[in-house]
Amino acid sequence: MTNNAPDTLARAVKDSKAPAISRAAAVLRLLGKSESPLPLQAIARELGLVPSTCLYVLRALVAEELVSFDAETKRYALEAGVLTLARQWLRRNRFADLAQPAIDRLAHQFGVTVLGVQIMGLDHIVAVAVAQAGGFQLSVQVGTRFPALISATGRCIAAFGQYPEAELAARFAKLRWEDPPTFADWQAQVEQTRAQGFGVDEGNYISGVTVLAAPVWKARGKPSHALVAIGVGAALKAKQAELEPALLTAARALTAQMGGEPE
Amino acid sequence: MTNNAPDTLARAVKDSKAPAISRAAAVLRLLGKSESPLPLQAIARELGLVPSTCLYVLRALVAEELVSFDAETKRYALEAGVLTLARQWLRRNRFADLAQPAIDRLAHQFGVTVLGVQIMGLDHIVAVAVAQAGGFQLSVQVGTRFPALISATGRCIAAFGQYPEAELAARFAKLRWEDPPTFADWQAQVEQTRAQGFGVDEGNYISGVTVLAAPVWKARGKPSHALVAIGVGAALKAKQAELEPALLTAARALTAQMGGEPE
DNA sequence: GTTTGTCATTCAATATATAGAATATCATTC
DNA sequence: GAATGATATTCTATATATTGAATGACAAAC
Repeated sequence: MTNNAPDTLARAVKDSKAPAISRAAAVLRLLGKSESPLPLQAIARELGLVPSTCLYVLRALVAEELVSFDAETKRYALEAGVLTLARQWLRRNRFADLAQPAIDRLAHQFGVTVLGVQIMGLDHIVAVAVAQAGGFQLSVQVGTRFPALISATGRCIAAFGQYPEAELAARFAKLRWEDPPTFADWQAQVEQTRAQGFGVDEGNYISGVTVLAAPVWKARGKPSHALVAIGVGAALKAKQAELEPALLTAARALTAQMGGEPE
Repeated sequence: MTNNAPDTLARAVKDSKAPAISRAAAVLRLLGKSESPLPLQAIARELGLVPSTCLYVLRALVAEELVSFDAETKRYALEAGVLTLARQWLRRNRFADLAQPAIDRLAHQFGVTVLGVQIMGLDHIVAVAVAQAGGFQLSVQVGTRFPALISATGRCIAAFGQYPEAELAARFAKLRWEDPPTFADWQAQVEQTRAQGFGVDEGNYISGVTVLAAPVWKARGKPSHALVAIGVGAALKAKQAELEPALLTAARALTAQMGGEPE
């Protein structure tokens, strides 16, 4: 796997008037990805930073309790300060609060995992609320990121996001599916998503797993969020015909509560 | 209430080699505290930043998806990026993982709320794992911060933290309790905490609420974490004699699992 | 419809954060 | 136990982030 962090970071640093912040964010993301605490050199090398600069960034982050430093091993890791920020975000997030009861109900009623996700442009989506039914389920945690155009939510974003086709095609080409659809197939499914108001992924993203997604608007224009139901193949199939309208209805109710409207 | 954010920020900015990062962290904390999205001026004023600098900081944070910007209203708020970081922190946090089963069991068995907290020096503690029993309970969320020396955990930190008394006295003076103990009383309770290995707060922090806390070490020296049980007065009293040794045993087991040892 | 005030944003001079070399520290190897 | 290599850290000149003033945008008041 090639590492493009240095390039994207270099660009962000270049046209920012506060490059230290881009560097800090890159460090946080790197430490987040890492399986274990990292020494200065590894961080600097990975991100293409000068070690001394990287040291100053790390020291500032340690002072803010966003990064921990083990003086024994001279290694850096994420610190609990990020938790506090996340809690504050969740506390004031209207969508997460409104979506939770709805997705709890759906998860319980249909025995599937249901997510409330936030759409971050064409790049990715973030799970901001999760409900798991009992039994064997795919486990997803709040804060997890997925590529924007993957799976059922991707078809919604393509269908309702008003993006130019060239942009979609370029992004589509980079996706990793277990069982990839052709671009033509995918476009047809996007068209169907537009017609029926929700997206379906039948085992493309993960083999044997069906994903449904219905868009939610918090304003006019592109959808801001989505409700996503994830079920293991056979078990879901039986209830899919019922789940589809239930998910769509819940998403529409949320759109209304958020004060938004489609299109 | 006086606002000391500008002063502490000014100091952090001054002796840092990456002041933009201190400013960014202060902005994130301010947005986290705020009940609603804030405009540029309000942020700059509150933190004592010049508006143009503040604008550049905000733009960098927006680019990193740590802050959201509403182009309509020109207001800034926390964005979902902080969630992703928090999830990554939780994923690799040994204490949170190890503590969860233990606190779940205690919460269920004794019908109380049980927390795993991380001790951030003498300043504050952060709840990193939470277990609630059914019924009426005090609700605490992961990521919540409390002053270090307050309540039962505070007595543990004072008892086992090896801090100079002058420092403790100064910090103690600033605490807000519903029913404050005198410093002398508190010192006696700290002494008792040292003797029995766990701390008790009988309605000082919150009237009618009993809090127990037992320290956990991940290394030699000061305790790094604690297990905290929170119960509403009368209901807890009946089981307190059983809960105390159970909490202490769980904390000792965790210390062993974390590879630490009391000093 | 003009004026006034407030806010966001751009701009240009300068204080300073950063890059790269130099130094210090610490294992590891011979 | 000296030498080597790798790392963290300090130091200093310079490219640049920051500042404070100027401009632009917009709403409220008259």
